[in-house]
Amino acid sequence: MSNRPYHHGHLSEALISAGLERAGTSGPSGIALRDLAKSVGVSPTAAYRHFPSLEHLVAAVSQRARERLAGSMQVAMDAVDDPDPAARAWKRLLASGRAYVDFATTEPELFATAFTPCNVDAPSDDDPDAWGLLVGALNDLADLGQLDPSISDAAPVIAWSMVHGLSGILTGAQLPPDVDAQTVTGTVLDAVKRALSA
Amino acid sequence: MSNRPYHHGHLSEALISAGLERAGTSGPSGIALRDLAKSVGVSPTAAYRHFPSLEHLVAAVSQRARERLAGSMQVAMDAVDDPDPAARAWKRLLASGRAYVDFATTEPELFATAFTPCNVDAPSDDDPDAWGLLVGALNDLADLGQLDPSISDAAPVIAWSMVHGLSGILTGAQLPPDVDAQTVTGTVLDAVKRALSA
DNA sequence: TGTACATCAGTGAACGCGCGTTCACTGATGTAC
DNA sequence: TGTACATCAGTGAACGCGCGTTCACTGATGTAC
Repeated sequence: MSNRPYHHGHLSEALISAGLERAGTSGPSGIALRDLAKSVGVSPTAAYRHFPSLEHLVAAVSQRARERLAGSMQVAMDAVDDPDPAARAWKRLLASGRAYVDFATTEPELFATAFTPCNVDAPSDDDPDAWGLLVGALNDLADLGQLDPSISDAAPVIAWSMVHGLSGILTGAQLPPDVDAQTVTGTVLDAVKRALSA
Repeated sequence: MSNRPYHHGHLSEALISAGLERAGTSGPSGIALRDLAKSVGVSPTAAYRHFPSLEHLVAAVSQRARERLAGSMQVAMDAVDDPDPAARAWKRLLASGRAYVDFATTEPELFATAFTPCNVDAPSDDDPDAWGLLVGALNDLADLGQLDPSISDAAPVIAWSMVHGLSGILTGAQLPPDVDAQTVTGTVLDAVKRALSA
């Protein structure tokens, strides 16, 4: 009941969410164990009760960032409404793609965190999982006969490459400044449809 | 003439290439001014005669990495030979794309270095320049009437997104392990052609 | 042709910093009897 | 129902490290007269 109980209670969770916040401004390399412990109000050693090393903590934060990304895709897909099944399936795919790119451009550091290389695996599968959402959307299209059958196996890689690549380009700011992100996103999404359509 | 002349002679160049080497194994965050100075056999302070700060040195190394990438694209394009102009133009585009992905997978840390975010600009334009090569190859195709005119402005972004995205995916090792990099690269390059063709 | 001198390109020591990790320890919790 | 005790989740101090950067300085170079 005191202001500072000896046992934190949810330290693991607190460290991860503090890490996510830090990563959102400073990127994956901004995640520092001592810094996070301090911001949570705990000694650095305490973190080792929950993560064997910094690397595991980073992996957990990275997973959380990916889940955020996937969550925003999910929301965008759920918002799609169209009576025509084929049109609806396409809209859902493209909505998820746009959400992906939007996430990358509005939260570039979190996007980088989501895909920072990790030597350790997350203890659980991502939930929600971006790849799974994408495959699901493409399966729906395939079931409706909307996809070119000759490339349907490769459809996820093709679609993901395009949105992931555009995200990287927009994030890296390597693009000439006279192009508008929203416009170019629309163009690329059109190209996705074009590349996959039956 | 002594073993260790007081003046190094090409310190700037030496630091950049030492940085490139370090980046090739440890990535962009492995570039450390003190470490590079030591490996070149010079005091840390000496580096400041050539670069105002670490950030500028990193920017120079990053540019060098991008030029390496562009160089391998150039080589691949130059190796293409086909009597038919249209076939040749397509082959050049796809060769550059394959070189891009190959560079990323064989030198993932250098690839990451090439696109690491920099707050300072490189003092000169990249030479060779990957974006310029891509635009050139697409212009050749456009001149031959090979490109869908309705998207020709966006063709560079579409093509670059696909190869850049695939590179990121293969580099991040996020892909299920049952897919072969070479095969999937071919599939994605086919999709590029499909997305752009007239 | 020689020489004074400005300029350039280095040295070496020191600054304060935050980092990940380990150690021996202690306060709190919960469970078996 | 009370209590001994194992376990869990923290503390606080210390470790050695490499980092970027700055300081006052010196050795080498080249140019004007």
